[in-house]
Amino acid sequence: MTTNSSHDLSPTTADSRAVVVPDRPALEGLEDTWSARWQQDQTYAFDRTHPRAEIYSIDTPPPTVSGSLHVGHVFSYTHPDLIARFQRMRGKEVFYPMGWDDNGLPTERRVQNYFGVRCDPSLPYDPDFTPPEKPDPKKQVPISRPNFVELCERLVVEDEKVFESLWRRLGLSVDWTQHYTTIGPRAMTVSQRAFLRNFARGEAYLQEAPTLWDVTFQTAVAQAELEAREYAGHYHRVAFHRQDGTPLHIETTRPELIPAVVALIAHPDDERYADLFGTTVTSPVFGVEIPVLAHPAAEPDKGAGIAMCCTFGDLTDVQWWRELQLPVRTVVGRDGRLSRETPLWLAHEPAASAYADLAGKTTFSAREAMVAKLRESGDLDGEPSPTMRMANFYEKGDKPLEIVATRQWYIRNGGRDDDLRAELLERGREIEWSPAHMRHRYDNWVSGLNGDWLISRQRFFGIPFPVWYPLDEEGEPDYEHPLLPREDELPVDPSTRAPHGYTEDQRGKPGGFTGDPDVMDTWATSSLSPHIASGWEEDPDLFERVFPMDLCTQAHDIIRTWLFSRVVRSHYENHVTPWSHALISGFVMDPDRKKMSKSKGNVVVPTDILDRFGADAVRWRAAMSRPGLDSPFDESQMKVGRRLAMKVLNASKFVLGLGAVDRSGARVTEPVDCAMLGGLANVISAATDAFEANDYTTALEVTERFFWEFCDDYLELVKERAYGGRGEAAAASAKSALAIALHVQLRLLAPFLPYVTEEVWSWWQDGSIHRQAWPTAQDLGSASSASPAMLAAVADVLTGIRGAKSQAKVKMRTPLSSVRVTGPADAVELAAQAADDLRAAGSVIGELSFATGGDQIEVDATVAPADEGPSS
RNA sequence: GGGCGCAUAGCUCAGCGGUAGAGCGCUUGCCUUACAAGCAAGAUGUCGCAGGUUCGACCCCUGCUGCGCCCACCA
Repeated sequence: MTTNSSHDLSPTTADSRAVVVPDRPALEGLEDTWSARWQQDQTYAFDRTHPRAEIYSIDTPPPTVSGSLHVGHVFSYTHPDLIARFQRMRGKEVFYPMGWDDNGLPTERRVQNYFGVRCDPSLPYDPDFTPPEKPDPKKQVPISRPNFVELCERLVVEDEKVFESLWRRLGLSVDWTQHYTTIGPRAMTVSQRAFLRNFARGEAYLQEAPTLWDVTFQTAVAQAELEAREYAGHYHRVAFHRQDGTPLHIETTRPELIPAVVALIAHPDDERYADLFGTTVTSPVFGVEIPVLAHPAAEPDKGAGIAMCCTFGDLTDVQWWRELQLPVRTVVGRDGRLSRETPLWLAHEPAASAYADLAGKTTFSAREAMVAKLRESGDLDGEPSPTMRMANFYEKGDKPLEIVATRQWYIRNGGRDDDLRAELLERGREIEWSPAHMRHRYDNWVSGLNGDWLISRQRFFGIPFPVWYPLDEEGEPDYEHPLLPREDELPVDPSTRAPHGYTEDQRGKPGGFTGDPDVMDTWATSSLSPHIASGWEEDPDLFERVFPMDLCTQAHDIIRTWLFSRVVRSHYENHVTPWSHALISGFVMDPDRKKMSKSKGNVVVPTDILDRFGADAVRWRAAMSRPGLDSPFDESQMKVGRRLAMKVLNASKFVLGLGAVDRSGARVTEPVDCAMLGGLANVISAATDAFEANDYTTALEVTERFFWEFCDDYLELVKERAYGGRGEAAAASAKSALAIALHVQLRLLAPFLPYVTEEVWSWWQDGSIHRQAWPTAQDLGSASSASPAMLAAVADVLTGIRGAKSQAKVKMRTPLSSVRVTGPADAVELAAQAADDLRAAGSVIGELSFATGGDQIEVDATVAPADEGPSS
């Protein structure tokens, strides 16, 4: 824990410690020095002895460690840190853990590429396996599932080191002792426990149903992972045959599914087909008898107005199949190929031999073969015409999803239950969103759900379902009576452990058992991040103190996934929202306002900008992007942040070099000094209000604006006096005001520029600035109530004097033989009170007069002839 | 098709029912003992378009146009 010996809020006390200011302060090296120091001193360690009311807890997305970070992540992860640092200084004990999402498909893919292997679950474990020295992406070595998982675990450890060092360098004030992963034993236990409870309460269930299926990864995927993309295809006008032999044309983009047709469907009001409803037609090539049915979801103006319903071509087919109680005729398998065996309903000739030419083919080749057959039989009317349509893709995949009937685990999410949906919408209203309109995304998503949340995946590196199934005498699993572990036995891996009442040698045998082979999707685990981080059921004392959390921060793209799924889990388990506030950040776009993505090659690498501009500058830029707004990446803005950091170094050096360390407010007597502090009081108030509302950008803007004016006007105005040019009392007033202003402004800037403010703080203060109290008006003494108007009037005069010199194209220290100030009476009167400071700052050697006139301050200055200047 | 957001200086963005703002960029000047990675001064606008409310609209209301995002959309 950092010592807080200088944590002294009394404005009347001087600091006795020696002031050590470097001759040439620089930003280089600050990140290494201070990030190491923060780590060593445990500056951001969470002290769990505080009661809930004094704690501020933050849920931040666990980044996918097998992915790559771009500048957008850096910005987005800076935002919670700004809030964390503010709240910490406000006196809250901040619980700010970081997690790594190392679970799931992204890691599997990275391991495959990195080591040149692929998982083959049928292989036995090889304890001596070593990955190939030179991975050959075309010849991936098949390895067992346990070997594969070992490699995953090995690689994520390396990846996590890289991520942690980047976050440390960015200055995130995370308590790294609280970190978690989504594959580790803690996450596994929490995921399995939550699942068991969901199952016990009927919130999770196992069901065989048509499922969106990715043929590349051979896994089911959830609605939230879909992406609609344009996909090129062809309309084929195909003839079915009425009983009298006349053709009935339909249009399809997927002729290879003709063997899977279960009905033709038209709209009930469509007169063209009215006389066909209730009759049957036969399918081309296969001659299968197909009913013609009516359903309102058929669109008369789409294609021929009559559609072929297959099991399953799209989600509308699923709807028809369900609502019209049609049979299942599956031809496309999990591998994306047409079944190698001839389906029962095609067992007769000539269907069987026709199907034989399609069997085992990919949908793409089967389509070509089917089109050839249709041409041959004369059932293809005209040529296929090209079309672009939208098709559903798995967001990580590159082939359109198929729909395959499979057995999967689901968690109810309101997609099939209006009451639950309403409850979850209500939870959305309980959250305070920044910006407020982001709640519409949540509402929009929850309202549009069309099914429950599919959480099982047919993959390898994930958290297993803690479930076994008994096998009957034929060796068939009894899915109705799953075998479950006790909570105190978690985590369990059903593939290596036997359920209660069974022994391992009964695995897979009739009368024995089998383990559920699937793993949970990564969102099923990350949906519990508040629980994992907060020690749910493992550390009730901690959980009590930090949950529900105060803040969730994330970008808008994962509202439908991460945000929503956490609300679902917390709703079931704790009957609350997992946090009171959601702070949604925007994206960093490339300069052409396109989304940055690896495939477009427009990604800005974070280490590169950190190297070139420094963490403070990058953080400054992140703070300038307001919640919810996308902003284009522009390097020139990074320079502005760097300039501010440099200015903090130099201005601080100057102030401390004047010997301004005595912060006793009683010595601040000069009106212009009081006015400066009065202005600062307004800044403290505005910055605090903005931060309280999570509006870090406004907090930065008001602070930064004041700081530049402080440097450009106030410092210039009082430096001669502070040097002692007008006696000790006048100098003391300036120096006390400077000391107070520096002390306060560094703290106001500390959340944004943690490195440079810490560096400067160390020049004359003990302890970390990041453990100091957030400034209040009390720091300013009695001057806090002074009006800032006087400094504004004086600054106008100073600007006028500089303008005269600038127009005369002379040096700024060129003496003026006369200066005449005119303006509104009140402003002129205020400015006149600082006549001596103005005289010094403007090198006025002759007359300085003030007169009322006009509606703004005007300065008429005469440059002294060269020989009138000071000779030395 | 449904929802949401945005439109203000060359660029990035604040802003407010009462005379249009900042930073960057640009122009001009200045080696000023905190800072040349600096300082100073200066120029720059039909506040997207059209109506309405109001004494007064960049701001509030309505409509339109353009841009972006989310969702839906595989016959």
